[in-house]
Amino acid sequence: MRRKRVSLVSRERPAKKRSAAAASRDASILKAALQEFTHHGFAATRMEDIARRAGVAKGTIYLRFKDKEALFEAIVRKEISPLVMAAGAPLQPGEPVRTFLERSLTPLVESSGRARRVAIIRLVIAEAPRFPKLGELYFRDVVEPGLQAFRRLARQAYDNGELADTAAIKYPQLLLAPAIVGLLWSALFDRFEPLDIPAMMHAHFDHFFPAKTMTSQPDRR
Amino acid sequence: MRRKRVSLVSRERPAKKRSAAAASRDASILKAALQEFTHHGFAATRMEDIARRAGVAKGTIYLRFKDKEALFEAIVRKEISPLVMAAGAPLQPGEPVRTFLERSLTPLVESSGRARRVAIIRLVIAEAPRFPKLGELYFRDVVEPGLQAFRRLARQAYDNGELADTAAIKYPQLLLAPAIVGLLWSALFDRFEPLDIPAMMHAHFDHFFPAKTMTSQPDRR
Amino acid sequence: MRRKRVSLVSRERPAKKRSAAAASRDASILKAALQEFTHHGFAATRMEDIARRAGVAKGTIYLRFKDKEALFEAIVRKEISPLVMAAGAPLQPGEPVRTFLERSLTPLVESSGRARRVAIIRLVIAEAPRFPKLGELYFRDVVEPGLQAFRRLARQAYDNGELADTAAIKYPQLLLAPAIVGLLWSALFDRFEPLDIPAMMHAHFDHFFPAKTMTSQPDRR
Amino acid sequence: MRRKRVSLVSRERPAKKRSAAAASRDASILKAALQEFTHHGFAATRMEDIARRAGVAKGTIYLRFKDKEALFEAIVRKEISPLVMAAGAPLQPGEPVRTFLERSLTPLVESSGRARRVAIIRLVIAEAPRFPKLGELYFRDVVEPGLQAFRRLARQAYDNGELADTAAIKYPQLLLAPAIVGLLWSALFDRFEPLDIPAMMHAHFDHFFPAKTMTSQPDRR
DNA sequence: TATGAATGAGGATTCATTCAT
DNA sequence: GATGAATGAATCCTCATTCAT
Repeated sequence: MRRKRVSLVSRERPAKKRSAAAASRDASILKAALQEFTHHGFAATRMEDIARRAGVAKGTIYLRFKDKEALFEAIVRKEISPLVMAAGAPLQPGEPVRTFLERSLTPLVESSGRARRVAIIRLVIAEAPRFPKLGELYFRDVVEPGLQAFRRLARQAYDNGELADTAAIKYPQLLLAPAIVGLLWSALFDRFEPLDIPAMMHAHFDHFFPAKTMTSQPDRR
Repeated sequence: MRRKRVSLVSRERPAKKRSAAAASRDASILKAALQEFTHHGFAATRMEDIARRAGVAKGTIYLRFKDKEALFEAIVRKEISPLVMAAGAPLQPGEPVRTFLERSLTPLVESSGRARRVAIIRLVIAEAPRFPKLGELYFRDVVEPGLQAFRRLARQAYDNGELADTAAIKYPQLLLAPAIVGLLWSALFDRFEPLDIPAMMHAHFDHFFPAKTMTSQPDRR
Repeated sequence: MRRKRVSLVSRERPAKKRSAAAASRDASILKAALQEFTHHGFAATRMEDIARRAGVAKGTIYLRFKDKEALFEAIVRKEISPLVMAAGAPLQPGEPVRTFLERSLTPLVESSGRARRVAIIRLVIAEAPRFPKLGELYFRDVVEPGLQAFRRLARQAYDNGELADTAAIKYPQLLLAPAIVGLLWSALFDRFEPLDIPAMMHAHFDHFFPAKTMTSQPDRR
Repeated sequence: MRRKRVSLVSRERPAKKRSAAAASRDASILKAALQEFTHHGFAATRMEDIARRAGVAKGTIYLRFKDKEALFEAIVRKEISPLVMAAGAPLQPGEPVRTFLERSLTPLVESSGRARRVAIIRLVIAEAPRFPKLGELYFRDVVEPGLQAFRRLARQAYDNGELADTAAIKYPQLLLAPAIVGLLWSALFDRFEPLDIPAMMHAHFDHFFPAKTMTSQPDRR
């Protein structure tokens, strides 16, 4: 009964030594942990539940992660990378900033990885004060670079006339605020009243970015 | 952390005739509990710490609240009321909606009760999935009424020409998004980079509310 | 089923507030712990076994002692005191030192508290290297004072002619060695070959203390 | 610490034909195990630490020894043999018993193997009650033969006039007591107060062996 | 009513032992 | 044979809850 759940996996690539099986094991632990932490929060999550969900024994987790906290941090780190990369994605040549924003933000709030994204955000909001490291990590690796990226975009938009003022340069958070609120809404209140996040964001940008049809952009100096 | 995850069904003990002393005791328990729950979250908060902070014995808490969950629910209920009332405050006759919004939202994000407000919001974000009743309660008593109030305001603003489109009627969340993001920012990242929330909200409204006639907004520079 | 085993005790002296019951509880915990530690050593002793033997719940032990180590140290401290006092007991006026030695050492190796005494000695021998504090404590509170006491006795015996040389002043350990070896023997090998410790000590002292009947004690200067 | 307390019944695996490499591997495992058991005692010693110290994998130990207990027993057996042999060394023709005693006991308490010797003694004292077989083994293979050897010596000494009484015949333990106490002292208290064991033993024998005739002990100064 | 000592179920972590490679 | 990743029973310690005083 020992190897039962593992046997499907442990043969996968004998060529790559342990690494293939080990990586897959790591991944399933991290995935299971994310789910459990998301459902129950850090303190109320039981290592045993993570292990069961990952299909490994309790002790196995401790082979990879020093303790519950290290596992928690590893999850956040892992989920963070894609965000950072998304934020730094390059503007297509000739593409309006607004188009780029909608194009790159929409996937963040759409189905596929949305739940996972909200999960991380909720975890950070919930646990950051208890784990200062976590807040620091998230700020340094996600928030700060993201903010800079959006500020850069705002500056471009201002320079090419898409934006009429410097608000988004001073407060890049404004560009994202509806997306964030939308994500949180979806996690908390969708069952009571669903929200069309992309549509809301679109409306938001309508206020931000004055209509292009006007030939004259009069008062810029 | 201990007792399995259970749904938020328990109620505060029915109050009969409480002396003033008893009421004050209740208040200090609730205050202490709010602080502890805020710092540590539901699961990681210890009843003993609440008791010590409230200056009562552990057993005393159980005279008033059936268990930890009942206490948690009582706190949320108590903190929710002021929010509801704020959201429903009346528009001064002749006052522009934008002015009203800034006048009524600014205090929410300013020092005095800000920390407490964020605390509750963070608690809801963190614990709602574990306590479905909590999410429901918060939606029914805070979010839904608040949303309706803002939608009403948006309609008035649209009717009287302050707003050029119906975005805020369809998505009243847009009016609040910067305030919410600002509050969360202040709790998580102020130590790394402070944020002037009222100024950000002001900039946000600048996009929402097109300047009507120049003459009618005399003093903006 | 809760209070069952306790009820016999918890009424004892309502006059003395908690102290009587609490002291008795402390005592039974310490007694149980000594027995368990003695049988199994520090590492192999289970807190649950101590609790069961003491007739209390696991958690109760932690109300009095920070952790297993603190409990262990408390035991040693408690058992140490009588030894120290015994070592410092006064010489009766006119009593020969040898008589005093046999009179005061014999009870240490005789039935009543012998097992307990060996238990402590064995624990110290076994665990001291792992708990430097323990060795220090035992040396400072038991060994060093005891050594001084025996050295003082040896000096008296030398001064009044009972001892012919200064060996016991330089090495007071010699006076005790047979008692210690006897105690250890009794714990380890009595079941194979019993040993009459007092008789052995008597023989030992016969070599130490030259017969008194000789009128001349020739060569002392 | 893990597996319940069990009696010391398991045997070392029957050796068939072992290569030199295998024998050396065995030796390094036993050596490493002795060190670890000595430092931490049986229960607190980790198989992994033994393996690391021996430079083999955890699983390798189990190829040679059924389990932790078998390994423990093998160590004791291995360390016991030299002691037995030492005890049985022959008296030089014409050599006084006292001379022989000091000559053969001194190396036991002197530097080279002292630490290892004390280690074994401490282990026996600490673990014998938990491993009755260990006590039996040690008594049968070390204590009992040693005792007989010393008794034989004592009888010789009595017969040839070196000893004036039969105490050492009845209690051969007396001959060894200072050596044993000295060894234990060195392990526990040397850091507080060093002890010259050979000198102490010498003083001890001075009481045991009355100077016969001055002329017959020419060379003592 | 208030207290806080006592309870004991619960959960994090360790480590002897196994077994697929 | 040798390895070391995986297992899961065992054990320390915590803390929500109870109840005698």
